[in-house]
Amino acid sequence: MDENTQFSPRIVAKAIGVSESSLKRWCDQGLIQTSRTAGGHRRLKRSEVIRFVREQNISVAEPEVIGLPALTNGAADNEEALVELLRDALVSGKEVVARQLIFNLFVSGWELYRIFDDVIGRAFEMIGEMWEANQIDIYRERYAGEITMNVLRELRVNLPEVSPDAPLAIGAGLSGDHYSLPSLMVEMMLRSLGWKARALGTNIPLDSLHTASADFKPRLFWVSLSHIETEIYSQTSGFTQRFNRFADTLPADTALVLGGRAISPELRRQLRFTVCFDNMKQLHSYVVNPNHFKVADSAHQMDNGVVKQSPVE
Amino acid sequence: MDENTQFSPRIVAKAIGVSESSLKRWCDQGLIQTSRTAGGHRRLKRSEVIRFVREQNISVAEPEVIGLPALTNGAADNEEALVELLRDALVSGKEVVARQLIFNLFVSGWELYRIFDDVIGRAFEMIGEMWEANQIDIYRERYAGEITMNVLRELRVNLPEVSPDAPLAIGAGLSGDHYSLPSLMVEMMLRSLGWKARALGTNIPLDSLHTASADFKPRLFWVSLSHIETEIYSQTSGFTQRFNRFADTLPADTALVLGGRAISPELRRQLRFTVCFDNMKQLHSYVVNPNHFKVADSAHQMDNGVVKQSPVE
DNA sequence: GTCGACTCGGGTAATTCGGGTC
DNA sequence: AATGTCCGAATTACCCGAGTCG
Repeated sequence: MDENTQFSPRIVAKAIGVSESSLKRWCDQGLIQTSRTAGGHRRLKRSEVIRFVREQNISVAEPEVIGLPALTNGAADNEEALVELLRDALVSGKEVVARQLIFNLFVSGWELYRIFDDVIGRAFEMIGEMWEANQIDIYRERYAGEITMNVLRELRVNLPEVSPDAPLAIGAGLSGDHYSLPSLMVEMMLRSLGWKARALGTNIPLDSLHTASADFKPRLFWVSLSHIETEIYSQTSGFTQRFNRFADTLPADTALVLGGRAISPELRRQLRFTVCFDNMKQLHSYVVNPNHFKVADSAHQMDNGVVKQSPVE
Repeated sequence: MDENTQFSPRIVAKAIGVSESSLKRWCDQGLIQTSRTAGGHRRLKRSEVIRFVREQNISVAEPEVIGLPALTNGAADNEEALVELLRDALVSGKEVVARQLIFNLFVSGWELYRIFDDVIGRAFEMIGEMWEANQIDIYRERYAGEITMNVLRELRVNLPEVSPDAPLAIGAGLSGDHYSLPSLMVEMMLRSLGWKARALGTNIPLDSLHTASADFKPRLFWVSLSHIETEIYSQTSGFTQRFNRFADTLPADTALVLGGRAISPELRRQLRFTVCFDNMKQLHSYVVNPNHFKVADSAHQMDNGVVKQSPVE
């Protein structure tokens, strides 16, 4: 958050939503203090930019948060600092700051899986640790999740539209799982990769997922397993058995994709699926190049006795 | 796009179908909050435009030019037809239609409590009945909820900004309650009435709500009770007892507002609160005129032995 | 030193300003 | 009283060949 970090006119113009020429004109008029490189390129100090926008726009939210995508570029050499900024924004309930940070990454061209894994995911790891260490109250963690949902759902609106004939993916969280953040992330990632993706929601029983599959006939069906409410499933027909029955009844051309922190190594061995991912990057890789992934995971696939067709040609 | 995008008078004039001069005059009269570029050109925020058209009962001819959902299909001449349109859009997963319907109501000047109670609420009542009658699968109901959350969170960013010194309200859903729609609605309603309102999330234990109250010192604290997980609370120190202990430790100038379908008449008699509401309209009335409400509910208040100060002067 | 991406400066088209009038 | 149209001057947006940055 160095106040003296410098920005090029293009970056600042984009950040405050004016054309580059207008900004340059204002610089030349002396409205914004500008320094020059040896070759004559303008450089604008952050503090000057902030002063300028406040002067012309009365309602600016938080002084430290001016929409400067370059903020992230400047801090990109230190990704750790970025994560800490987000963590602090989330635990202190500063939704504006969190939105700015995440949006800036997005407009800077970060792939969604990196934003999810390396920034949001890590921030929440830290928040979880803070809670375990009794440094913060549990409502702070919940509130952080709420803010993240808000921001991501706003970001979702800004994803490029997908063509109507794009392949369809649907997904959901199972009964007892009320954690909708993972499914939202998967939906957004798939959408950014050109899929028609829809998260159906959380707390949905397996039987209903079966119906959903029949109704939508998706090429990809993801299931998020953040928490498995064991008491729902009797011992005789336990979770594994019922899940595998669901997996077996899926059409052969529907990829069943599994993820979530509730998947223990043991559970992973027992469940049947096309692919199971521990983080968004793996899912990204799989969707971008399912064949490559199939090879890498083939031993596992054969263990499970299930090899489904790839969902993408 | 994001809420910080600004529009020129020409664009806005085209959107709401008036001449550019009229719009400029309205800006100069202070009817629409306007910022200026360095060169003196007016720039209008979307939330301000929406607030203006809502207040003046202006019909938006071309919503899409300021990034609002286009009004395509046909209008429901009566409220009943409208609810059915929304219900059908929700059960068939047509998020675009649902967004269009709800946004149109909002820009047409409907109060949020009416949208929530009379349209969204009734649509979900119908959806619930359809599910009970086995006409639709449960995932349809969940998906409908997901879509509604999406739309409302988009609507949320278009609410007018509240002043920094507005009274603060926070609220949450209790442990075992994972239903975040009610809290989102309350948050939006309070915000539209000029409060700084923040939903902290769901599934938060009472002890943590106590901490939150101490941290934020809100003038109003709402608690959503959609579902009470009875097994969490042992018999000896049951839910009622623990809740009332929480209520008693709240500062006297914090209004405790209760709502949610899990509040049975019996529970209502036993719990202590400032006010308890069955629908959004009641909450709206209370916030707009808490004194009037206090009188109406005074008998009840005395039953509970609790009369708190009103949160609004 | 090469190279892709960015910026410079200036010219031009499009938009907006404020005011006067219908 | 309020809205819509017109106008010269000013502002902003877009474009592009040459030069700079990293």
